[in-house]
Amino acid sequence: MKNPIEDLVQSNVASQTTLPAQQSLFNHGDKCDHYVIVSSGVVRVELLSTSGQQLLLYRIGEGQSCVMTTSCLLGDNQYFAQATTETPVKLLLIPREKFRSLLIESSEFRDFVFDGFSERLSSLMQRTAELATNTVDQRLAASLLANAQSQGKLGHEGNGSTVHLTHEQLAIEIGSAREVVSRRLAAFEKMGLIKRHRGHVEILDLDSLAKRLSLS
Amino acid sequence: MKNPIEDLVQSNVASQTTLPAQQSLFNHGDKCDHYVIVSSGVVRVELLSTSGQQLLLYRIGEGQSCVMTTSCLLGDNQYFAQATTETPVKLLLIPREKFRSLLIESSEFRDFVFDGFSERLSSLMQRTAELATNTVDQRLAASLLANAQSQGKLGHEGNGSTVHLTHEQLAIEIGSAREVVSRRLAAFEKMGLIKRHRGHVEILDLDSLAKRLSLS
DNA sequence: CACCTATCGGTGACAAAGTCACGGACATCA
DNA sequence: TGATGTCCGTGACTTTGTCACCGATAGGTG
Repeated sequence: MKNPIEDLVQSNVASQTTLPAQQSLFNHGDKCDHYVIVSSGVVRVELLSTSGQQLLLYRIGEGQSCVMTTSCLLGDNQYFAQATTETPVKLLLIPREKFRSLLIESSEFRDFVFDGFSERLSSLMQRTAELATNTVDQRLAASLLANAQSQGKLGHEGNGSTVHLTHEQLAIEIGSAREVVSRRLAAFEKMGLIKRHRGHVEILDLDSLAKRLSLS
Repeated sequence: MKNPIEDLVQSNVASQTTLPAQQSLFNHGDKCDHYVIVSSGVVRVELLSTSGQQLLLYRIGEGQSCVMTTSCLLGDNQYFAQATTETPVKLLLIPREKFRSLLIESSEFRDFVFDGFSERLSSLMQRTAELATNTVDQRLAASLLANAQSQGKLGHEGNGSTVHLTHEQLAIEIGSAREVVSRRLAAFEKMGLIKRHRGHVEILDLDSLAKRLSLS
């Protein structure tokens, strides 16, 4: 899918920026004056509660734009969450006025914006639904599977994988607490599904882990 | 705020319908082929989990449109929640093709759609945040206050009010379970904040109830 | 009125999840 | 070889959700 944004860069309508990892993009209460597209890297968007705990809303990956930014631009209000780069990131920025006029003039641009918007909104609600209805075990198993990177070492393993996340990170991922993740992982290990290590989790049995998604 | 939709009815672009209360508007998986505006009454939109429990996402009141409908129309995908009328409802409907062309042609219509969209999205995320970070007590107190209808009887009461909701309804409202609501209400009563009745809750002390929003 | 039935609410017992407060293990770097 | 920071394990406790069941009440209907 070729995106119409490339052309905009050529014609100097959109500007480019590069940011290092762990950099703040916007915070709760900030004014929103640019449409943002991530052209490489990953940005995470999370709510920060008054008590300081954070809840991951969604990630923005390559070629995607930010629902909240779009929403704020369209509705003319402020950010009510915060965004941080997880990796080094390249961004395309379009000033708000330009964004508005492009929306009207270019049907290509319009489609790009709305498709992305709608898709992100769906996945956001999807996530909400999962948080509200699935158990910690289910979400944890799902997260492990989603983040599993199969061991490249050729030759000697069937279905082993590794997840390079700390318990803390997994907890944020699934909207729970570190201690809970620790305990559930211990249980998973006792069942022979995984093996715990410092800083990463080794998956021993992908299939059985997948089964935990459905049952209880 | 005059909305541009009125004119559309005159010109037969939008059609009108009336529905009784407790009527289904759309279900998970339905195709979405009309832009919808509620011109009177209230519609509730909720997720239905596999296990049958429901989570209230938001309500659509007079003059408002439905985020999910807008999203589905723009992004061309299906509903992933269900909507039911809470009261008798009057609706304005605009067929999807007409909706798309109006978006392009009329800046007035565009502003109406996007403002509503953005506003609804904000409140949806707001709700998610509150569900995730506030305790049941806080949410319950907030819900009671939000639904309090001051006793119209002139003359003899200071700050009493009544909430005409069952425990079941309150539970859905705050994303909890009936039993929990029952117990917390019992606790509130013991503190002298409310008085329980069948089918409604009498608020005795609005101020103290409001205080429960902040502490613990 | 007497009865039936559906809804509403109360409660005990237990399970799941979150919170608090530690302490220990490991890695990195001066 | 400490010294520090991150990561993880765990006990104790609280909060919330779930299951099962029963009693109370309102609103019909014969």
